[in-house]
Amino acid sequence: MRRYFTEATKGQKIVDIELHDHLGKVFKNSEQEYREAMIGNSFGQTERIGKYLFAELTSGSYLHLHFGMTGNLVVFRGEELPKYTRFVWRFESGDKLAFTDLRKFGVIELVESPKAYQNAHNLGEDLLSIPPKSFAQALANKKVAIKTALLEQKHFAGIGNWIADEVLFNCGVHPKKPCQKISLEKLEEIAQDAKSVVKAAIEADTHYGDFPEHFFANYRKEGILHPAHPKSPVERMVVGGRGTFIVPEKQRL
DNA sequence: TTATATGTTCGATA
DNA sequence: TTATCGAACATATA
Repeated sequence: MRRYFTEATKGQKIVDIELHDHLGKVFKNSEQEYREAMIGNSFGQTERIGKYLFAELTSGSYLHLHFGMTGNLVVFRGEELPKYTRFVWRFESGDKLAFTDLRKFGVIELVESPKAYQNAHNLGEDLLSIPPKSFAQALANKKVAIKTALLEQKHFAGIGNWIADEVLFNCGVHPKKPCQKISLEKLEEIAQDAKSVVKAAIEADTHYGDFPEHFFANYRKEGILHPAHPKSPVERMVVGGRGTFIVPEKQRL
């Protein structure tokens, strides 16, 4: 998303914006505020902290984007809006960029700076930059289920629902296992694995169809048989309010 | 009709 | 006070 946004906005002067979410909570600012911050300006550096994207504006402030579960970016030129368009940037070149979001869990918001946002929202540092030892230390002695802890964005940011399942499968850890019952060594292993999963997913542009064949995400469905575990069909449960898939034979409590 | 889905927040409860 | 839990949000699809 960051790469797409950066590519789409590079050197582009914003001449107009459109809001298309009448009641939604996608917008955190008034149309007036968006206009003042963006029109006549362009985007500079972009920064990502986990699932939170920040783009610097030449006006000095930052635009923060979060894609929720169904948010997306679409470059287009014609008159017809992409489906579920919530926000449009129109550039001097004639290019347009749409923020689409079916479920409207996404966020488009003007903020002072990524740092300020991170502090105000108790957001951890990005998963890819946290040392595995710090990762392990952050979870050690917690009573919560490991999966729930992985999904919190305050210790380190970037792990979402399918990635948590992917990592716990790889490491052979049951998602309901309390953090405090997992050794520091194992937690470090989880950290390492999480990083490599995120890197591989980014390599594939986080496009499901392009994930490596061996990814557990490809078998993340109740009753499916993972090739390495032909006798232990994938089981579904709920952990931390989220659908969770495991191979029982490999992930025991 | 019911359950589920790449996520976060907020009020209630422990 | 702090940690944890669960509902809520909005919409489509199976």
